[in-house]
Amino acid sequence: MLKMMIRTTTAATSSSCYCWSSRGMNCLHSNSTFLVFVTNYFAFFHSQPSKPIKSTRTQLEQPKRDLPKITNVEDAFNVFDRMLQMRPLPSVVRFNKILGQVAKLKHYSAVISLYNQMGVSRVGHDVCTLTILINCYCHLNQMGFSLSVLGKFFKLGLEPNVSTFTTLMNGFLLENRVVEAAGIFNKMIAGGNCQPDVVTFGTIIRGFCMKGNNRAAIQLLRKMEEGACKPNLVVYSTIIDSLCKDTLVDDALNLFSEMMCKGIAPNVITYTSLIHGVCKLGGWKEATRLFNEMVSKNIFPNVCTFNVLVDTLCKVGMVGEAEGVVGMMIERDIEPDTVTYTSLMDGFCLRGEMGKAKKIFGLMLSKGSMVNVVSYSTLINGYCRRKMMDEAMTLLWEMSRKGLVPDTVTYNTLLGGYCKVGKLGDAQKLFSEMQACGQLPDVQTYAILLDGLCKNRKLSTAIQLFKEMEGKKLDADIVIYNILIAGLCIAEKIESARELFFGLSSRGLQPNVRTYNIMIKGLCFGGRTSEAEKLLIQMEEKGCSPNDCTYNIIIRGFINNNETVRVTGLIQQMVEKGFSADAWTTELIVELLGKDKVDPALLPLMQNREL
DNA sequence: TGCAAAAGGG
Repeated sequence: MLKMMIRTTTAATSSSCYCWSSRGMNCLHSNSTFLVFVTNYFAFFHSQPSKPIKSTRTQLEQPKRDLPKITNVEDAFNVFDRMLQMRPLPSVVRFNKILGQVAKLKHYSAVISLYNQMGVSRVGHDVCTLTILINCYCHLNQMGFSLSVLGKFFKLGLEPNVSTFTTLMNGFLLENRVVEAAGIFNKMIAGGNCQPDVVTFGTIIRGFCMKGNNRAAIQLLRKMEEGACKPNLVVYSTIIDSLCKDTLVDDALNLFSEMMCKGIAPNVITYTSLIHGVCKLGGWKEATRLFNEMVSKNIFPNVCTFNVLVDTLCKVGMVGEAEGVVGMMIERDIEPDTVTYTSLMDGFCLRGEMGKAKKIFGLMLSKGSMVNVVSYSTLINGYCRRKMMDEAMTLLWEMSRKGLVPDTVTYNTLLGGYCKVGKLGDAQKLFSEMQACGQLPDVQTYAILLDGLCKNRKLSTAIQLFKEMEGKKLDADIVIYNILIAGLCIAEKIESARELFFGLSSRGLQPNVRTYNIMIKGLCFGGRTSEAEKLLIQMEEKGCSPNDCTYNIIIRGFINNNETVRVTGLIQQMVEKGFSADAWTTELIVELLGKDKVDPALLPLMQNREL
């Protein structure tokens, strides 16, 4: 009964989060409601004794130990040195504890050098030591070394256990190698002597989620619920987060209430995922409800929770309000971090306010270690959007001088900028440079370059680049094909575009709305309007609904081909589906009306009435 | 003593 009640409640509230679809005043109103709420929350927080939860927790978590707590690498090295000088040598367990703590601080290379010192001083090692070592190599993207440590187990006659295998699986996931991780998992299930535990399940479920395979993740969750190894908070939260990322917020909320019915209490991470999910869809009311709910349960929002709010406000253009939230964070001793400031900076960049963006960047620079590759890339992206390539390139040099390594994303941003301003030579030069610096181009890099080449009518270079990409075994996705098909259409090679389009399924790809729109536009451009109309029907049949772009494209296509007879019917169809003509199409239709070519009764149906 | 979950840039 309770389960049903909660489900109903969730359904009711989550459906309300879809009520904002008209993004006008309503949305703004909800935004301010939300801000009022955040302000109230701070007032509530203010009335509480200062950080009540935190202080109790530190007391509770203080473990009994004779070694000082390690908070930095230097401490670790000192304690380690002292331990190495003790006679008799402390047990391997005590060394493991230090290694584990340093690993928790994410100083993976430090762990490896400490491990090497153990070797020199002839401290033995056990399964746990080697598992920590594997984990460190995994996080350093050195799977090869991880696997050679595994070899060491066998040489020393040690038997890897669940943790070892789970660590290895996680290592594969860090390299996006879900298949290999699943291989280990399946072997464990089949093997019998080393059964997966809840962490192993959580790891492979995360792998499925990474690949966007929520179904497989949920299937495994159901298996766990039936079996002996019950899912815990992490397992549920992993799937909830993945559903939120895929904007399946309703499913996420359902799983969330299901989890609570099983007596598993959510934490700040679960709530942050959900708030992020609903914010992405503009569900301010729902975000407020969740925020309210978590605070009422004494689960306090942290920097990440607030960063979600700051980022969302920035993305909808409400940077002023976002700044307000940051102000409140500071007031409440929640220290804004690099992510907070980078989001704000991005918000200003999106509005083209580069002066303000630069000011925040200056603030971050003055705070020392706050600036990272992402913050540089964000500012670079801002300059690229404004076509200020010199400023963008200056930042690239500046970051390199500071020892920050520009990554693929940084280069992609700059390549996009050069393509936008039509400087394809500079783009190509930078493309070679990034590879010389060891940054591997990804599918998006190729998409950016191909798009730039096609739009600048350099089709043969584009095709050459596409072949290069295939040679690198990068899997071309539908985006790449959309660019190529559009490029062929621009070059008036409609026949080749058709061939590529109809060959998509044989490459295991499904055309999306954009693909259809591109192809329909190309066919109209080539005067093949009846074929375009056939495609319009076909896309619907194949479960890919046309959007307002589709109709605008095809209507314009018919008008431009002087085939005005079919236009009236198409406009009717468009209006019936709730779409409207854009400014360009409307102009053409009004022009036709002047020539008595379409039914004047359709005029009031056009949305842009000012024309 | 070791292994899994949250937020930012194209």
